[in-house]
Amino acid sequence: MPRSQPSAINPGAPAEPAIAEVPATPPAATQPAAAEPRRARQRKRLPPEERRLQIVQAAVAFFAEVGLEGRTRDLSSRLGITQSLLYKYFDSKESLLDAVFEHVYLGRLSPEWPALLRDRSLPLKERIFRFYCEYTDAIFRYEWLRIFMFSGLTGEKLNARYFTHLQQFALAPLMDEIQAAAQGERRPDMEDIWNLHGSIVYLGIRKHIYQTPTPDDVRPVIERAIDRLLRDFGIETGPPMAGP
Amino acid sequence: MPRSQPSAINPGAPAEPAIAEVPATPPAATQPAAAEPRRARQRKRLPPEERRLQIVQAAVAFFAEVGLEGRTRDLSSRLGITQSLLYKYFDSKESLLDAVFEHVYLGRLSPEWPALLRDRSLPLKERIFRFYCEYTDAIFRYEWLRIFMFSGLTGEKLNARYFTHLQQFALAPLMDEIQAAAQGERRPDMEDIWNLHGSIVYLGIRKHIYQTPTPDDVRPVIERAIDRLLRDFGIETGPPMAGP
DNA sequence: GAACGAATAGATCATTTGATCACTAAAAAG
DNA sequence: CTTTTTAGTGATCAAATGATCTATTCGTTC
Repeated sequence: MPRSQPSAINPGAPAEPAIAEVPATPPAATQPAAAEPRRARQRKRLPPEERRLQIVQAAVAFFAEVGLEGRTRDLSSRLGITQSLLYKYFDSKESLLDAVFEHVYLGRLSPEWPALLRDRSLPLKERIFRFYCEYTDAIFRYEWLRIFMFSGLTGEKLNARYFTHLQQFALAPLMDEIQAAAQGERRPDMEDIWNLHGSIVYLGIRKHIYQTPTPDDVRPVIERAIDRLLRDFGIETGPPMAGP
Repeated sequence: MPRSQPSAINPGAPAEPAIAEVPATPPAATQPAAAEPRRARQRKRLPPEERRLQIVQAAVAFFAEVGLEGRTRDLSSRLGITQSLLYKYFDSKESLLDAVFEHVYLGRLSPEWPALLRDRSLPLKERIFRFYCEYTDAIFRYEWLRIFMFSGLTGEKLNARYFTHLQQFALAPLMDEIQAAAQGERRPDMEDIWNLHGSIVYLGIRKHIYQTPTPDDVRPVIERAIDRLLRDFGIETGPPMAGP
């Protein structure tokens, strides 16, 4: 079974990675117009730091699309560079993948979320709503969701690390606050929180993993999910707030 | 990067595929005790149909664990057969994978669910609860969830087919019935149904994809999720029913 | 016990793929 | 302009991998 071209594997994937620096020079091998003397690939010499970043960004988009087993040759040809150049910047494919994990991981969890969630000067519903708006802004990305899923399936450490942080920075405060505000006799437990979380995250999974239609604006859906949970514990939710 | 052994990729994966017919004969290459004259693999002659089924079952477990790019040599060594024998039963790895998809797909969706969900002689909550108990019994399986996720990520047709059926056999009836029973002014839409569905399915994802701890018995969690949705639309839910 | 054919052993092929290396040329320094 | 530096190239290696083929072995059936 000859491996199919990556572009064929996932036709629905977003166009090209947004790498501003590269003037999309297609690899010379692509259609050297019959008579034309195959023009050599224009060699572009970049400062190492810049090139390295460019490679990592492209690698994020690439591995998100085709999976972690994507071939280094395909990645390099997307970048318009030679495969061997990759090895000037990374010792091995594995270390490139580590850089990819690092890159998608960084900045994904805001350190301000615990404070936001615990800020009792705001209504609980508003805090949770704002948190999930920011959260989904951060993770409902093609690259992030798919790399996270790929790495989850192959048991990469990325996921365990992420869940630990998520628990600490978001889910734990979330549960504390809902517990403190709960009115009825049943107290929320962590599974109630996971239930809310899952119902929201599943929106992203539908969109970026299964590539199924989802609402353009997820905020009203998120708001309703929050309302449902809060009301279940007798907490006032107030009027709808999903404006612009 | 030499490919790591499949057993090393996913140490948390369930032990061995349940293949009753194979007397777990480890591949001869594994530890032929120093002095011992390498004993020939015990040859087992099976009727073609049986062998084919055995291969497919093992392939399901195998690809679920290591991904669809798993190597045929590893699969065959798990089965205790030669790699070339696989090609006596399947033209190519691709056709083997097709058989795998077929196998995991079959019997996953019960044709009786629409009738169950629409049976108004039962309380709505009970219908939904029974449906999701059966549904999660069917799909909260290591093999199914992972193969479904792998094939979703690579854009396999399996997923589209499955979602079409799911919509038709379960989600559409579900929405109809909840709409019919709804009391408040807001009518449920499909996103409300997806919300319930996602919150439940996410339990399986946490367990089998991310391999994170989840409750042993998911039924109480499912019941609460259903209650929340129904109450949100003013529908009576009655006392808890999550017994044995 | 003879015939059939499932299964093995294992060599082998053509590609693919991660990785290496000696050389080349673009940019910067003098 | 010349020299120096090093980013980038193209050829190539070794191992892996899907697939094929031959000769042989042995369990089943008649």
